[in-house]
Amino acid sequence: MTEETKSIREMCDEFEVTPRTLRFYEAKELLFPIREGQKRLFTKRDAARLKLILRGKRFGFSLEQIRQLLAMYQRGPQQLSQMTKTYEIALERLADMESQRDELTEAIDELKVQIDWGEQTIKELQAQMPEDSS
Amino acid sequence: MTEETKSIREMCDEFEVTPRTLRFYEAKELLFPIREGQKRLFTKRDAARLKLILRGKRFGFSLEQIRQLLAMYQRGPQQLSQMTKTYEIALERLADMESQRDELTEAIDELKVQIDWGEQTIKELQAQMPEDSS
DNA sequence: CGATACGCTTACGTCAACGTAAAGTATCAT
DNA sequence: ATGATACTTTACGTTGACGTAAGCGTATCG
Repeated sequence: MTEETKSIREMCDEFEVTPRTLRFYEAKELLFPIREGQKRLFTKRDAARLKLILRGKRFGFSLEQIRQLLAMYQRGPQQLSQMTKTYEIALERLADMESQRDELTEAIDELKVQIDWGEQTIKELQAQMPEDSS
Repeated sequence: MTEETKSIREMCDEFEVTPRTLRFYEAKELLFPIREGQKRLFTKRDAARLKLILRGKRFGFSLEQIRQLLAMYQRGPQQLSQMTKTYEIALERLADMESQRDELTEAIDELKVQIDWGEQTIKELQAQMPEDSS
């Protein structure tokens, strides 16, 4: 009874996305659900791709980059050169992410200092306020 | 000879932003350059604010959030409650940033695994290719 | 047979932070 | 006076990833 395909709603529930998102991904050629009449039927292959798409998004890839990567995973006459390209894109992304993380870490430290300062200032203001009466 | 005010170009050069950006910030009430005829003259106060704006951006605050924060720095009849609000916003932002950094760190680790796998796959393909002739 | 639910397509709307083009003004040097 | 510069305003364009609404088909339940 566990069908081979899933309806759009089932997919949405499983991956916590909206129908719009799935249709959008199809339009962008990231997914290729088959049709039964008008309705989309998502195969396991689509589910697997969607999983990769969502992971890619967590990695910070754009949908277009993800599309390219997915295109390479599939049948490649020049698998090697494509894999290599994929690999390079991934390396760049990695570098981006690491520098992004470093910046973030720096900003966090700075912000912490600011917050401490604010905390201190608030205490001082509170110490003054009571005399101000109401 | 060091005038009290700076032209838009001087500001742009000093802070590495475009004129459009400064005008945009003025429109958004983040900066308040004075006017000499039509021209904007940026005071030290504007420069100080801009410095804070750019720092805020590094922290990941939106311009609107920054505007609110700046508004609080200024004249506060209820300095305390405003400081406190600022403080709370900053704390939230900090939490955001930290979880963002954690996610990023996680994603980086995952991506590294993927990359290693890709590297391995490429090597395997390279080992096969030579037999394939040209 | 009608209401309700689910799905479809088409297409305009949204958000942020500016970019960019068009057209006008003011100042300076030639 | 005439460009060349620097500055101005107004206002539409851009990017990415969808949201949202209109209008229509189909199927199921009661």
